Amino acid sequence: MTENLDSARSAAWRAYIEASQRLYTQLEEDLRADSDLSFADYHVLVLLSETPGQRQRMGELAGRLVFSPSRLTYQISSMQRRGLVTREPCPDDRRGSEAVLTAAGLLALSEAAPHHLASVRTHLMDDLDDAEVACLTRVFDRLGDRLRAARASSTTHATN
Amino acid sequence: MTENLDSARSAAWRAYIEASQRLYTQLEEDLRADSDLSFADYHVLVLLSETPGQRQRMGELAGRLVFSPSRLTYQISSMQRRGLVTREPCPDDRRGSEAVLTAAGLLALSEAAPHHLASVRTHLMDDLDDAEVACLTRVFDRLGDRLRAARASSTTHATN
DNA sequence: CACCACTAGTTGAAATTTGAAAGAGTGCTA
DNA sequence: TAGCACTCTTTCAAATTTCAACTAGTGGTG
Repeated sequence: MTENLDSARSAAWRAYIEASQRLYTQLEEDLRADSDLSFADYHVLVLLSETPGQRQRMGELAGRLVFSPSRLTYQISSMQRRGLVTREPCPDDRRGSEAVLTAAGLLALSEAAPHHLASVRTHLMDDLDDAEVACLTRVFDRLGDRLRAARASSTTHATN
Repeated sequence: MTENLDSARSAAWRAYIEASQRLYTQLEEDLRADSDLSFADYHVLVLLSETPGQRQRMGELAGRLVFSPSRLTYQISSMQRRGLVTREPCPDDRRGSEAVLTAAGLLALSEAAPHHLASVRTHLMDDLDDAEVACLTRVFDRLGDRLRAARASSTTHATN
């Protein structure tokens, strides 16, 4: 439990940390360069565009984006100011509200998407062979599942 | 150039984005839970502890951490306030300064390290088999190299 | 119904991050 | 050696993010 990482894992960890940080930085920069959207903005737009009614509950959105509630509130307010989304009270639950994609938001997404996707391909995907893609998918799917589960259970019973 | 990502790559991308975000969040949380250090703090301490004289030029540090210069200034100031590092003028170049690890910083690192490494293992590494570790290393090493190079050349000649 | 513990989302203040200057110094070139 | 273009780091203000309340509302229970 106080063991080190073996050297292969340690190298993997370092490579991952640095490269993932650089990738994120690069994507943000590219996105900003040709679209007025941040990565978070883009991601919100994508998620909204994919649901029926192009709307999502705040909590749902926060969960998918891995954002804290207050961060999401800020994020949506900012997008609302810029006309990309609208906020509507949730019909079922009067505590809740939902973010709704506007026409302008959809337009912004459709304009940004090709650039952004090209950026993802250029910086990452084009360099990967199919086996590597499969490996990444497998690893990160599992990781996501595990972390999602961990968070859910720690929220639930608070093992402290 | 306006092509989509094929569906395998798209799935990989989504899995990666979500899981990497969750992982980062989880590691920060764990670190904070047993050490008063943020991930950035920890990373700075590691980098400093590895150089002879346990010191680094600001620029060098910023490069390795993938931090903007101003972010690094803030980061180091904060760590200086907490006694983890010291700032010293660079002997060779009077424009520069270097961050130097203090005894307290080293101690903080040594106390935090086992917990943090356990956290990395638990959340990520223990779940990976050797082939996956090798794959991640290969992919992210290449990615890091590529992005580092891209940034260097765009800074150099400004292709705009 | 009245109470209570819990959930959804927002708010406010403080901490951090960004982005555009500014301050200082370096080093080449004339 | 004066001038100039560039580099290293910091500073300042604005934008974002966190963290800890707080407001509303929900869903049992008695």
